[in-house]
Amino acid sequence: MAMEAGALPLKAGLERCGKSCRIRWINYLRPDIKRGKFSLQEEHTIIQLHALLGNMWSAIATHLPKRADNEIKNYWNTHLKKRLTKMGIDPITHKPKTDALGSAAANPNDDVNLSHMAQWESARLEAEARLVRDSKVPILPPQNHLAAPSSSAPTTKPQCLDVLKAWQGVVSGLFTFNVDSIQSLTSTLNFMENTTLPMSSSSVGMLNDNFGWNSSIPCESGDILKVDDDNSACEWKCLEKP
DNA sequence: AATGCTTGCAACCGCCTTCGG
DNA sequence: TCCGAAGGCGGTTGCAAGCAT
Repeated sequence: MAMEAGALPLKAGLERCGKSCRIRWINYLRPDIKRGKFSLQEEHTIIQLHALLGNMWSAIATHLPKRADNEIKNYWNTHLKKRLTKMGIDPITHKPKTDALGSAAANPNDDVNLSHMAQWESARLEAEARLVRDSKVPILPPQNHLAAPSSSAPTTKPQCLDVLKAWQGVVSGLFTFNVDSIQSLTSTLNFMENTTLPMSSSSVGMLNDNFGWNSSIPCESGDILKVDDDNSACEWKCLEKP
């Protein structure tokens, strides 16, 4: 791939600019590209990553190695966005639309629920900003902020987590805790420090129903990610598979 | 059969970043 | 350090195909 993009169209006899050729290659001609219908697993992954990363299609595409970011973007805009809307979920914020909560309108906890959602969204946005900031380095399991920093120490644990799994752990770990205990739960993730994320049981149910999030996340290496709550910190561990 | 509308997707556009001279 | 070219990315558009009337 040493050929300049500008020279390629000339050599190929094309009336396209190099940039256009590059896009065509990346999105369509690349031999390792997977085309056709998205699997349920892929849809699931896209939805979760979109909730985490927003419209960062290239970042999302890195978790679906055989899919082009453009294709994912198109699929989101033409299929998944509509589906979420139909489910009563705002495809931008991934929060339930107000009218979707209408059935619980008489519930006195509604204000609390909305407040919780706002907190959740705030934390998500912070996470996005942090991810963008740290995008140059591998995303590792969050460290306990009470532990001494070990930036120079080599990582001995297998790098079994990617951003999706890490985030799944945060979300599902929170959602599957007893609601009362969640009140005091604080993540050790820097972006979530001092941010409590209480969720109503109805929200938990809705999200789990829609996305199938669980508290134990199997890692690619076979390890399991678990979230612990010691009332002051949420510790992440990559446990050896039993 | 003709027309208009909807859908899906490839390609383009514009902006920002990176790279090399 | 500056500057132009190229790369990278997300948003948007254009158009062909399918569908409804």
